[in-house]
Amino acid sequence: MGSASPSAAPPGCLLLPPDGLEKGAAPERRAWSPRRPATPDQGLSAFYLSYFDMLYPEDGTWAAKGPAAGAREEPPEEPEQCPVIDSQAPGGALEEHSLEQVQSMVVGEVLKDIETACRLLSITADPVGWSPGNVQKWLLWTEHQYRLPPVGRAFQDLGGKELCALSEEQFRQRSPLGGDVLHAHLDIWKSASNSEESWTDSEVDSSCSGQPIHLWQFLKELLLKPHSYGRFIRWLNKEKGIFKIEDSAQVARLWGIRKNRPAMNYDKLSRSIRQYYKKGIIRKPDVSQRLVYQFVHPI
DNA sequence: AATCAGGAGGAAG
DNA sequence: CTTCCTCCTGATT
Repeated sequence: MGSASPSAAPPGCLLLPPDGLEKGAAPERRAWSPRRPATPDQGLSAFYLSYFDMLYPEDGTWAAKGPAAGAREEPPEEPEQCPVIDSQAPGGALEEHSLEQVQSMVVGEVLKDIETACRLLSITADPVGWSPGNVQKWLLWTEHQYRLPPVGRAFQDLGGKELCALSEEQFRQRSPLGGDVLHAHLDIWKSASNSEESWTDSEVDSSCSGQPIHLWQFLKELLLKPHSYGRFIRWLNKEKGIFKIEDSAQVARLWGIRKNRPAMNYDKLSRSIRQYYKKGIIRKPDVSQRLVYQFVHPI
């Protein structure tokens, strides 16, 4: 992808809504101010920065990794036992890195996040190939992840090809509040899927077009991405496989999206987890705590 | 009030 | 067949 000219986007006004965590609140349409620059360039770099903004508070690993950390390795992240992630990091350290560094880091994270989303949703990376059902999954997932106002049926029965053919204006027509953001997200997916070689279809297809994902796999996938899902579920002790569900309603919603089960809730999800007791996949830790479980075979 | 434990039946692969 | 969804009763926190 072309290296965008270093346009200075003010760090404060990015695309992401502020980190308002309303617990269990229904996704009503809230007052959400749709402001964003009009030009695509600006939109994209602002978007990457918004990603960065989202990643930054969760863990400080990028700072230790150094500038050339775009690799796809798995750094031994979070050495602590019980990291507290609810704390907001002070947003001051951004100026120490050049915009190029930040962008390459963030682009790498974006690619990994898209890859993860493909696994979690069981869809391919290339939006053009999506079925209408895939499109709905992607919409639900994206609006949930970024707390966009729900689009409802505005994109019903659209396949990936038609979705990609829509202009930003058409997105905004169908979803006045969040359509532009959705369009920007789709742009990232489109450019990501035809840019790099490493993961077009072979890698993703082999891992995601297989069997239906199991709940324990799904939970592990969420746990692997603390940047994105750490607010909902996180490790208490990664070595021992102990994790805590911080927001049961949200985890259940994500699982419901994945399984096309809109009525999913934590009551039912936890019942499925309990089935793992007998199978020796998940158990309660020695000191039982609410919403805390443990993988029997941590890795 | 939310979470936990587990029986039961059925849907879907 | 297995895994999970759904609904349930009752206990625990």
